[in-house]
Amino acid sequence: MDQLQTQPQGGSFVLPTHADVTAGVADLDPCGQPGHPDCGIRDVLDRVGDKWSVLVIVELSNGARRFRELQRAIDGISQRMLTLTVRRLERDGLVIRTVYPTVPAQVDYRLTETGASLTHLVKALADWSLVHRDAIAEARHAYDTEHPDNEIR
Amino acid sequence: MDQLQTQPQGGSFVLPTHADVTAGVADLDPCGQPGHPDCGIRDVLDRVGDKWSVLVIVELSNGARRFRELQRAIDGISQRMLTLTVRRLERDGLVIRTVYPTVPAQVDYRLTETGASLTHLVKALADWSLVHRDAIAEARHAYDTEHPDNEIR
DNA sequence: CAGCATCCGATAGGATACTG
DNA sequence: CAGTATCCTATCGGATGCTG
Repeated sequence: MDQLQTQPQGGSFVLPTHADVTAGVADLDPCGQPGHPDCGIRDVLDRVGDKWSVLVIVELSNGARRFRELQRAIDGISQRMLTLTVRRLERDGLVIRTVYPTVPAQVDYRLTETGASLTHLVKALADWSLVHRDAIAEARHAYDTEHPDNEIR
Repeated sequence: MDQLQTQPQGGSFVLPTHADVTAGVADLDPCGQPGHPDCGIRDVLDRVGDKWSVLVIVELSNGARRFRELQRAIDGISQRMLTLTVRRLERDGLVIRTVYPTVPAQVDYRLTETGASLTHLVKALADWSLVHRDAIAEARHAYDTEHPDNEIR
């Protein structure tokens, strides 16, 4: 649903003279063109990026959870969004949904192998957040002080 | 939980296999409650999560870029969104914006140290995407076949 | 319990036109 | 070139009510 490709290449590969400090990073260009929708990064980023997926994955990384357990664990998520989130994760093969024909119904969710492998990255992201949260907050404050009239949030 | 404090970006870089980046993270529960808004993860995730930030970071990881260069490199981004994205990144202290008083105006963007450190994770995410893209596409197709009436995208 | 359906406000984000 | 300013639509996401 995210198809907006217009042209294969726009002639952007100039300036390879990276005398910059980002030495450790190899050429981050897995598919020949960073911004190209079809390189597969967009798909994953969309999933990682949406508001709740990451938190669901995080919670499931600690073991299988039932619907209500997830909702209670993830503070602030509405039932609607939990349903949607968990459905999308299921569709992507990151989560397995199991329905037990009990009364009342009982459903639990657990990560697939693929989903579990994403946990590492998600947690790394969380770690990064923790490490840099202060710096970011500081930077924001400084920016806001310096640009009081700005409306960038 | 508090290691990973300093990124090993002095030359060597964790390979695509993204081994134990999260060695110290056993339970991802940085502030007592995963979904809590105040734990700081949300902020960063929102930034990583939005549609364009990651791609901008990716592009800048290859070196400083001017506005138009960025826009050309990131296929599909509108000038409005590029402006907003790059402003937010600047505000967060991930990107530095430099204006040269030439005519016409010339502005370039480059990653800060903090921004560059994020590149590692983004790279890992990109690698993950590439590794699992087929599996995900397959899972989606299977799901859609099995649930033809479903409207989850 | 585990949803689905519906309404609705908020916001992300594209298109276009104009400016220094 | 590097934006700003509008307008407008699609989607996000919360609240509520109903069902098996």
